[in-house]
Amino acid sequence: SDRQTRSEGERKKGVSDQHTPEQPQRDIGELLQQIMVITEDSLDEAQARKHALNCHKLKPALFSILCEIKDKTALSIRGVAEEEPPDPQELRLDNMLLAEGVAGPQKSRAATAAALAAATGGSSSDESSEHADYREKLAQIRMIYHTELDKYEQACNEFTGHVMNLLREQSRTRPISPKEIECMVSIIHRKFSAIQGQLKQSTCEAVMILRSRFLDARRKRRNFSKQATEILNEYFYSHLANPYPSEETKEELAKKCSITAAQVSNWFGNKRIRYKKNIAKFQEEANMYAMKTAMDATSLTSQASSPATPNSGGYSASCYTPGGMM
DNA sequence: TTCCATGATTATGA
DNA sequence: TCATAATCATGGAA
Repeated sequence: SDRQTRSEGERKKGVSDQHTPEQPQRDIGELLQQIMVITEDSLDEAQARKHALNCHKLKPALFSILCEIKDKTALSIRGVAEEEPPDPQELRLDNMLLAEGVAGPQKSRAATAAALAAATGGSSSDESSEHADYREKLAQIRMIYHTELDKYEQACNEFTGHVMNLLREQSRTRPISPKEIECMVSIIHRKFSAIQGQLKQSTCEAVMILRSRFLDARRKRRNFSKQATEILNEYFYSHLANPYPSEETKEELAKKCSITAAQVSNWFGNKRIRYKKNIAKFQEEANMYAMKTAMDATSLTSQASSPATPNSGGYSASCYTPGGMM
């Protein structure tokens, strides 16, 4: 009611002083002053004042002036909604988050384990506990990522809503086209997606750190079983002339030893170089396996008069003379 | 704790 | 791409 009387008074004053040349300027000044202090008012007061402003007789004039100013200063939309091509860096982050199972649908335990096994080349049996640890940490990262993402999304929607309301409201007192509102919305979305980009970046970093820690853990060496070493040594010393098992043989040996083919390759690589470096040291071992294989062969021939295994090309420890070491 | 054995990784070359 | 050589890092016996 106070405001009503005030605005009525103002109206009366405006009518009575209509002929004074300075009056319109003073009125506009007051009007602007009122706009400036609007934020200091309570919501109700602001609503009432807004109403008063909307009903003010000078409002249409002010509106057209603002339109004119806008036209003259060419404050129209600059570069609106020019669809930027997707940032390759962001695409990479997205792909990585998807591959790691952080973004997108939740990966099953088996899928995560399989992905890890593929990455490490290790068997899954004795690493299941480490996998569980990895999965747990990954799930934590996933949870934080989604919580933060939701938070940003919500904040973005809220903020966009506020701005749209504000602009719609303001469009009654100053010229704002719907396109401009749209433009503002897209600016806000861009800003928020930049923040989300940072979130993706830091999530990727967290995953990389987790992964590298896990991969480091695989350096925790476990000696092969005695039986496995025996099988590998048997093959090595019975093929000293050419201790290079084919891929097929590696697979076969890997199966027998319950290790991977890559581990078989490692083993043979290490064995060849170490044997070559110090043949004398391995002589005893070589003799032992030669004897063992010979005994196996004789027992086989006496049993079924069949030759040795297809793989055994005869054991001649003296035949392997790599690099002219002997 | 030290030292050697051993599985894994990396750099290099053919 | 594979083999070699050097090296790393850990296991385990002494």
